[in-house]
Amino acid sequence: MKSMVKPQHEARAKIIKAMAHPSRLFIIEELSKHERCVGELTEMIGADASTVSKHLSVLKNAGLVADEKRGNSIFYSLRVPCIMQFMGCVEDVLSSNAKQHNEILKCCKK
Amino acid sequence: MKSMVKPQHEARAKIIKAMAHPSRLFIIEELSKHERCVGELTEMIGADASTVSKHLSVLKNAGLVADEKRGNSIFYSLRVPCIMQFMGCVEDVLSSNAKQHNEILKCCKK
DNA sequence: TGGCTATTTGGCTATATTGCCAAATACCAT
DNA sequence: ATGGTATTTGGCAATATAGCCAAATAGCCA
Repeated sequence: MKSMVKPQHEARAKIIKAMAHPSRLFIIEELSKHERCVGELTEMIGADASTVSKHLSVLKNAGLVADEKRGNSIFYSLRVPCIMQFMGCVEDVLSSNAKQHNEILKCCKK
Repeated sequence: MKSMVKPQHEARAKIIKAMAHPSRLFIIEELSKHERCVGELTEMIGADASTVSKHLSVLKNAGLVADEKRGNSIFYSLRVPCIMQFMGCVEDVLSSNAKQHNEILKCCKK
């Protein structure tokens, strides 16, 4: 049978891959509260400005953030607020993993 | 200032990274309907069985799927149904990107 | 204009991911 | 035990990603 992995899955994977980095998740979270310029995010993340700039361009390419030049700075904002709702689900996974991990420990101690 | 990218962001990124591949998204979608064994998924994806097995182990390591041996096969199932709700949000991003892309085309044609 | 600040780009190295093949393992049935 | 089916593991080559530095660019302001 021909592969059932469609262009749709590729497109979705690109979006999700853009989110799949600690600094980029931080940026998404931060922008969900506030718009921010590159300098502010760089300060908060504590990496080289060029690194942060590249993370932002990944997010922008994926269509997750928008940028707007104002005065001397470029302000980034989150284009898709629904992303943050997803974090609740990710936390569910994490706590479910932690629970399972504990059960394994308990079982071994016996 | 110290970095505000916390272990929490690393943990979340690991989960999200596990989702960030076309074949793995397909598997997640498929398992959200059905439990499936490796052979079935391999047939549907059309890649080497070892490749699919590795994708499944990525998903399992992230805590996204569970496996259960039954008879001669190992059946995988989705542990966290809320993931599928997120796909709606991803589709929003995609259609919003498409819309924006059209506007750019329209503007250039003028 | 010339200097300043903010941001991006290019180049490079280190590291991670992907996917195939071949081989190992697990386990069911004869 | 032996053969057969299902799945995983190890190894390898190709590709992609991350992060730093240095340099380029953009635009404000004196």
